[in-house]
Amino acid sequence: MGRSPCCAKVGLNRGPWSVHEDQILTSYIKTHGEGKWRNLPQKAGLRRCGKSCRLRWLNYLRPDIKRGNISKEEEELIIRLHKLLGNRWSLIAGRLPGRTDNEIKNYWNTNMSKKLQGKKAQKQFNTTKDKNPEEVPQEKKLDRTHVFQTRAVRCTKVILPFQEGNQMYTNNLELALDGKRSPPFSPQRFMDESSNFLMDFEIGELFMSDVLNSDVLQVHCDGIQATDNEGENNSSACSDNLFLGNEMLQDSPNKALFESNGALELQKLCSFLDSEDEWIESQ
DNA sequence: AATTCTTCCAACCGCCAAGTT
DNA sequence: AAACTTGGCGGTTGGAAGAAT
Repeated sequence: MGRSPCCAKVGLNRGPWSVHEDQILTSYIKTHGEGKWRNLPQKAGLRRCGKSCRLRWLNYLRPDIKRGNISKEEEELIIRLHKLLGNRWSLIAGRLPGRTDNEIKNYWNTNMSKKLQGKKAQKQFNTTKDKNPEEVPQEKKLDRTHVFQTRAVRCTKVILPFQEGNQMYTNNLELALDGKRSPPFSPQRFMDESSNFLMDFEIGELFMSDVLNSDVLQVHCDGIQATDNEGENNSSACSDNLFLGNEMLQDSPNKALFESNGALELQKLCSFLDSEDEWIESQ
C-alpha cells in the first residue's frame, strides 16, 4: 500500500552507523564526490539505503560541520530566521555556517519551542480552534482584530505588494498573475519601509535573493479570509499591515493582524479574496 | 542500587518538486 | 505529455543517556 520504498530494504543495515561504515562512506565520497546516492551504497560496499548515506554525510560526516553547542548569537539568529521563515529548517541552516537543518530543527524542538510556549497568539488560537465555526457568535466573526495562526504552505511566487494611496493590492496582484504587470514590488521602497526590521539581516543581494526564492509571500491585505491550522475557514482578518513572514512591518490603522506564518499559495489567496468579497457583499 | 521518567538527537519516513527518459 | 527517478525537505520516532525517585 502507498508509495514504494526508495530502495529494497531487505538485508540492509539500519539504525546507528558504525565507525567502519562512516570510514567507508567518507572515503568513497572523498574519491568520487557527492551525489548519485541511490547507487552509492552498492558501489561503496555499504549495506545501507542511499537516502541513509546522504543523510549521514550531510548531517554528520561532512568536513565543514560545526560541532558543539549553539552559541547565543546563533540562537538569536535562529529565532529571528524562524520568525521570518517558519519551519524552513534548510533555509535557516543555510544562514548558519556549519549547522545542519536537522540540528537546528532538533535544537528548536527541544529548546526554543519550550521557551516560546504560552505565547499570546498561540493561546488565543488554542482557545478558539476547537470550537465549531457555527458556534462562534456573530460578533466574533465580525471581530477583524482576531489573531490566528495559519499553516505555512508553499507558494511559487513572492509577492511584495505595496499600496499606493488607497489602491487595492488585489488590482496589482491580478495583473501580476495575468502577466500584465510585474508583481508590485519595489526593492528600494521595501528596504526603506522595513529597514528597522531588516537591518539585522545584512540586507544585500544574498539576503534579498534568499527572500525572493524563499516562497515567502508577503501580503499587504485589505481584507482576506484565511484558514486555521485545521484547514478550516476561520474568521475574517482585515489588515493594512505588511508582513514578512510573521513579522509585521507597518502599524495598521485598525491594529488588525493577519499572520500568514510565512506563506500562502497564490491560488488560495485568490480564493480567499473572492470569498472575502462575497462576505463583504453579504454584510 | 534499581527502577522509572525525561530529554535529546540521529535516523527514518513519506511527500514533493525538478529533472530525465 | 506522461511516467519514472532522484534529491531534498520537514515531521516524527526510537533508543541512549542522564535525572529523578
